[in-house]
Amino acid sequence: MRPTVHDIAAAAGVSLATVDRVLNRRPGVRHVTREKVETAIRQLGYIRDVAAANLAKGRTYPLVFILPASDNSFMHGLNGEIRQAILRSAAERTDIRTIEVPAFDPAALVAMLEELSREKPCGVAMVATDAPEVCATVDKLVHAGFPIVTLVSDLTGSLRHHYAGVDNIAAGRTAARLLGRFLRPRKGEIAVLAGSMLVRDHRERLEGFTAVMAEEFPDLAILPVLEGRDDPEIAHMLVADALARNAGIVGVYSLGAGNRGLIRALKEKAVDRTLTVIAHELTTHTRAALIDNTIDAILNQDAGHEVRSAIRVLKAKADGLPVIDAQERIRLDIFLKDNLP
Amino acid sequence: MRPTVHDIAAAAGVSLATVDRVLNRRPGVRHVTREKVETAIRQLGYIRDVAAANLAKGRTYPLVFILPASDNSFMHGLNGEIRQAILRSAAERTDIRTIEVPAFDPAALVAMLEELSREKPCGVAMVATDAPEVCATVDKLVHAGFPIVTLVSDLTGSLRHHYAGVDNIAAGRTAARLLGRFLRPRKGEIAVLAGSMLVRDHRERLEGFTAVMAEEFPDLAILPVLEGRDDPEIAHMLVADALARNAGIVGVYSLGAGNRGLIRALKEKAVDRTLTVIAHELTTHTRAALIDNTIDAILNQDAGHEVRSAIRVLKAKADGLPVIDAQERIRLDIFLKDNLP
DNA sequence: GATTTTTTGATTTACGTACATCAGAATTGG
DNA sequence: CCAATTCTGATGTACGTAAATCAAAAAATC
Repeated sequence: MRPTVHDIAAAAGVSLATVDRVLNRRPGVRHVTREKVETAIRQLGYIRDVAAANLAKGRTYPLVFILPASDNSFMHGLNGEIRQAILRSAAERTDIRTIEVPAFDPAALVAMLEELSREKPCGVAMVATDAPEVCATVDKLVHAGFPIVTLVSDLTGSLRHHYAGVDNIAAGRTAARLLGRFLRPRKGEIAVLAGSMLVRDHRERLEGFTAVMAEEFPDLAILPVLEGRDDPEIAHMLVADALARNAGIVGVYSLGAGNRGLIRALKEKAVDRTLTVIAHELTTHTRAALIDNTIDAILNQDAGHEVRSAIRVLKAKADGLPVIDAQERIRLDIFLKDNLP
Repeated sequence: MRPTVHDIAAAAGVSLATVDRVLNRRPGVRHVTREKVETAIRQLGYIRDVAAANLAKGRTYPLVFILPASDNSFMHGLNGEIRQAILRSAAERTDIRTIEVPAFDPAALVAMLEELSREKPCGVAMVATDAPEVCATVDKLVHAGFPIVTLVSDLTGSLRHHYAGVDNIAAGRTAARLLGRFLRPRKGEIAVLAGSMLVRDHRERLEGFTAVMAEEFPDLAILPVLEGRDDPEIAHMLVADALARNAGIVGVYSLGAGNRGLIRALKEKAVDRTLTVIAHELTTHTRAALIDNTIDAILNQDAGHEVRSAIRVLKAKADGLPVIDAQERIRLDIFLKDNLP
């Protein structure tokens, strides 16, 4: 049988109350006594029963998700996954709230974080906007004891406890290798459609993509990046225009959202050409396009996994428990038409 | 605040004892009274606090993992992951045991299942050997109320509650498309190295592979399957021999274990040739081969995820709780050298 | 040595559920 | 209507921990 607090008390020759004081870091225990108790804990291999403790404490985990107010499929999906998590919150003792802040607006994000720090959530998950002031605020909150995880987009250099998202540089590199290998031995030009170069994840994908393209596929030239602002209409216009004026395009890498517009442009302008296309994020549109061969591969991050992972990590951090790193690693999904879920 | 059994009792106008009898399906409650209680439960949205219930019951989850006694990297890895899970068992109230049975031996597996059914584990996870008698035994146990999940290799047509493994047909199809696209427009022959055609997962991978090859890449011919029995030595011999006598081989698909031998053969015999190689299972050997370009892509199933998923599902089934399907779906990982973990 | 302060012990209640017991009520059969 | 049976209520204990209270002991201060 697992040892309990009673066993510790008996083994250390102290009372239950003293064990409790040691376990919960309450004052009023002499140093030597504390050591006696800690020795007993180690010797018996005592592990606190978190379920019983939470029951006794009546603990709940008030968590906050901060999301950008962007209107694209991915963010909608993310929101949906959070709503699913809220439905499970009764069973998981969580109390989840989402807050929207203007996208790409560091000041608004900082203000929201400051405001949140006054009420005391036991954890914050945020889609980070990459700016020094955000970083500074996050560091401040972490020092003050708030568990914070970044979601989808990281805040490198900050002290956030965890990042629940994919490695975007690796994603870009993978896209490049897939596209390069699929196209070989053809020569030609590659169109890249991004949302905005102001967003860290897009910048990182592009960085990884261009690096591998340059190293390994010199026969393929990357055209200037088209910034579609994650908007289907703009994406459509930009891609249609690029295809119309440049007959040398053999491949397309879409590293942001707004793929609906991309797909429309491909179907209008590229019927007779054999373009190889790689896009990010599995949505109903990209899925259909993958199946009808308009798109050749989709790179995806599973929003559901990201949300569940963020919650698990925040709860663990709040309780001071370890996390299983391998479990919390968000993998880059590569979908061909054959392995769609 | 969440409603408790007390609230239910008050709302239904009955005593705590009666609510308890309803909740735990104990006898001694008239039909009308039972309905009153169930209505109250629904109206208040009562959800049983599983943590408190488990505490009161002193519940633990005795789980059994049945594994084939095969000596390959993948099974070693799987075993390691189970050991990791055993280390966590104190915190998760599990009591996990592994049992080895001779590989590919339906009779032994059936005997073990029969034996297990006498002691009463609250769940069984098994790497299934695909045979009618195994299927029948599993169905019998499921009917008797044992939660059973298959691990890595499924038992289609059986009543097992869940399969914690990848879709192997999809895996084979994906391998074919990757290989086909990487090789295009070359023509030539494809060598396929399998473990044994007696194992369902290998058969399924081959089935998916040949299907897509035939449909989409008619310029690539599949050579007769080499059965390496998941043994590095045999694999080495078979592949070395095939490469030596057939200069038309342009690609290799290794769908089983024993990749150490394959890699050695490739390095010896194919230095001057540009072979495209796709293999299954990420191990130290395949990882190194991917990095040094001996292998072009690795398809993988994450044993850690499979084990953790099996445990979650078994616990949920034992408690009659729902599982999050999307969370428990084991994905096919595709690794290029750029997205290695 | 008396007083104050700090440390410790003993005890109790609580969290939400499970489970057992026993008495009393309602229902059924004769 | 009485007896036998089937329900239901009331109550208590338990699970492992948290947290509070108050008394007692030990240590530190003067």
